[in-house]
Formats: sequence, C-alpha cells, structure tokens
Amino acid sequence: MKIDGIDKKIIRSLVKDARVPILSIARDVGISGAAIHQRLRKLEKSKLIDGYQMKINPEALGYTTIAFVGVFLDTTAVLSSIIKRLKEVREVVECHYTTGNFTIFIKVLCKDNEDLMCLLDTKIKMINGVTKFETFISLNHQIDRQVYI
Amino acid sequence: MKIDGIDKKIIRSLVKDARVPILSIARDVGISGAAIHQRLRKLEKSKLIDGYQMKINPEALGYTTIAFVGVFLDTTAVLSSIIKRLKEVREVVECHYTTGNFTIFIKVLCKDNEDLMCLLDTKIKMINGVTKFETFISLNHQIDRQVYI
DNA sequence: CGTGAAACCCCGTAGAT
DNA sequence: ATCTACGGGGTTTCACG
Repeated sequence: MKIDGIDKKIIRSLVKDARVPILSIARDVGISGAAIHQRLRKLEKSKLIDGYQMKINPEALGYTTIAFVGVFLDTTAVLSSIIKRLKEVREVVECHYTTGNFTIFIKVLCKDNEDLMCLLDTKIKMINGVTKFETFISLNHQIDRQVYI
Repeated sequence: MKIDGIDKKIIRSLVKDARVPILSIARDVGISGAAIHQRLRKLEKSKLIDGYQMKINPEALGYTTIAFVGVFLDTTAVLSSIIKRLKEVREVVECHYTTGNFTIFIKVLCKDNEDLMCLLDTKIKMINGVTKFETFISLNHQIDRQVYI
C-alpha cells in the first residue's frame, strides 16, 4: 500500500477528528472535496482504514480500574472456546495469545479494584483450563495512540 | 453521569461508525435531529465522549508485530523522564505504570520481529533507569473493543 | 489524479411547545 | 427535552481534462 503526503494529511486529520468535514480537509490540503473523497474511497478499499469510531471515556462511566491479566492455561484448554467465554465477559476489552510465560494476555476495564477482584474470582478463574493468573493493575497511563503515520 | 436508552443508541451508532449522519441516527431512534444534536452536546460536555477517531489498520502499513513489554526500572529512574523518552519512540502506543512485577508496561507496534528486537536493543534498553524487561509477543488477537454500553 | 457543477442531504441554531 | 423551519454548507456523483 502506497500513500503520499496528501493521503497522510487526510489520515492525520481524520485520526484527530473523524467528524471533520471533507471540505475542510480539502481547504487545508488545497485540492477539491471530490478529490479527497476519491482518495478516501481508495484508502477504505485498501483496508488501511478500519473504520471511524467515537471514543468513549470509561472514567465518565465509573470505570476507573484498568488491569492486564496474564493467564496460564493447561493443555486441556481449547483456545477457541476460551476466547468465546472471554468475549462474553464485558470487562475484557483485549485478548492476545502471546509468547512468554503466559498463554494469553487480557486487558480488562472495571469500576474499581473490588469489581476487578470479583471479576477474576467469579468469571476468569471459573473458565475451564485456566490454571492461574497474574494481575497488573494500571495505576496510571500516559500514552495511548495509534500507529504513526 | 446518567444516560438513558436514547443516549445509548446514539453512542452505539457513533462507536460503530463515527461518520454516520446525525439525521440518520435521528431516523433510527425516532426523534428529531435537533434533539440528537442537543444530547450529543451534553454527552460531549460530560466528558463521556473523548473524541472521534479514524481507526488505522497497522497491518496495511506493514506493522505485523504487536508486543507487550514489562519493564523493570531501578530506583534512580524518574518516571516522568522515562515517559518523555518513551513518547519519542513511535512504536510505543501504550504505556502504563503498574502494580506487580514490572514497573511499567508498554505496548509496541513493529513491522516484524526483527524490528522489535532492534527497538528493544537500541531504544528501550538504552533508556536510563531501565534495568531489564520481559517481552510478550502477541501471536494472535481476538478481542479489541471499548467499554460496554 | 484532478476539476467544477448539480443534486441531494446534513448541520446548527432559532424560536415555539 | 422535544419539535419544525431555515440558511448555510457538506457529500456524492458526474462528465471531462
């Protein structure tokens, strides 16, 4: 996938604010709205653009605890069914199958630490195949961005 | 912050597609565009809405390696200056100060495993105060979503 | 890959209920 | 908190360079 400087400007505008009018990008870049539109169609077709999302601030909903959980699975565990169970747990927002000590690595969003404890105790450790886990609570996060363009 | 069923419908529409016209949401929900507009302004003021972002697919740019790195810092390390250094490293997309074994926990996006090795060897371990680290490469990820509404 | 124009649609606000 | 109405502006498609 080849992108030029104009594409970068379009992408940077929309990464910053996905609702910015195309015509306003067009004025910034110095080409017509129709041209921006055409480039966007191409970028969307190329799969470089994965969609446009409103970003929700979890804290405003009372979700103040972010944690990472490294989960150990035993050999009886079937990965696909573990994932299926984890998808049903709403607090789980990311799930990775990783190299290293853990089998899978998840990111969870909870209202508070007690909620997190309850989640681990009643929803995670109950999943068949989960033998143990290690929890890392995020006390603070300072970087949260996308791939650099 | 209190949100009702209409707010939820608005939020869900915009989380799925941030560029959907407000009037199209209005038709789905069954109230006027002006009402949706007013609710959105309130949601934005309440800090529940953190912005609207185009989502980029890193793979389309050749970034095929996702990894988590648990970093150990010694007591001489000043957190704020570590963060400052990490912000300059473009591959670092998340950074958390955590409880548990590690001092900080970062998420990185690299073109491939060799790139990751190079990143760790030339940019992470060079940072003053970093004593050691542990790398977890994501071989596969199946869940990537926002807080449930 | 770019343009401008046309047709259509949307946004934001005003003012009333 | 909702509505309708309106004016200015945005989106999309088209024929064409």
